[in-house]
Amino acid sequence: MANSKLYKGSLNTIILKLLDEEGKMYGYEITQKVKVLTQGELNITEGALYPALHKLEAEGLLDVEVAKVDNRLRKYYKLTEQGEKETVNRLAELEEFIRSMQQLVNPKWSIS
Amino acid sequence: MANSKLYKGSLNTIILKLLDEEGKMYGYEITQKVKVLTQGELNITEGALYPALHKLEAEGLLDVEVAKVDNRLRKYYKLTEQGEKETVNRLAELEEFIRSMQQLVNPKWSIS
DNA sequence: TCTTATGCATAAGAAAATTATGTATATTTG
DNA sequence: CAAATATACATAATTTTCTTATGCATAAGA
Repeated sequence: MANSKLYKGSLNTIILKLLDEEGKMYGYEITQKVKVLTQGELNITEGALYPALHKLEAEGLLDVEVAKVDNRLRKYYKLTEQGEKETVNRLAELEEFIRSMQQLVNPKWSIS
Repeated sequence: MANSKLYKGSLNTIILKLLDEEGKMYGYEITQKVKVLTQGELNITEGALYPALHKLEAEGLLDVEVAKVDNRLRKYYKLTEQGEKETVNRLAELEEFIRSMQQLVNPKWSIS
């Protein structure tokens, strides 16, 4: 994740959440979606993304389906049943983390 | 940071912010303060904390002052002038990161 | 035609944690 | 009073997760 450097560990949760919303996505699509959603703040590098996708697949959280579009390869990923359950957990953890950070660094903020 | 596992990279910012608030703190005090503030959510491990403090000191962001209390050693850390400036930057980055995460995983949230 | 965009992948290295130790003193508890 | 827990520091080995660099290949745009 270039340009942000900090705050590792959130990439997996981001991937899971996007797949939960979109149904299925391919790698390159994820990088572009994140760029748009964060107004260019977060740039997922390929060196981070593809290994992360492979690992999530190996863990049984993602299924992959290969497609050929315009003579180019695409690997569509979608959540498995287990992946959907895990997404709920990870999002809860993330929300909890954000609350903790807010309590630590800026008690004035609040989630509403 | 045990029990949260995720979201590495925020420890330095947490340290800087706490020192900015408290004026000066020693390592063990920081671990306890974080535990209380986050209701036990974030547990800073010693293996993470002490190297981080040493590095921030080496970078010129912290000054250290050794004290002996009840025959036990304490190393009090406080922000240098440069450290105070850097704290402002890091907190801004962290806030930006949190906003990005919210846009990604839960657009319903907002910081107010 | 050359550059940029699309699309995947992996290897080398760095950064930042966890886990496991180690040392030492003070306090609490059974 | 002995043993466990709390206080207080430190570092080494390992793991996780990223960046950077590279590689291959096709499509589109300047």
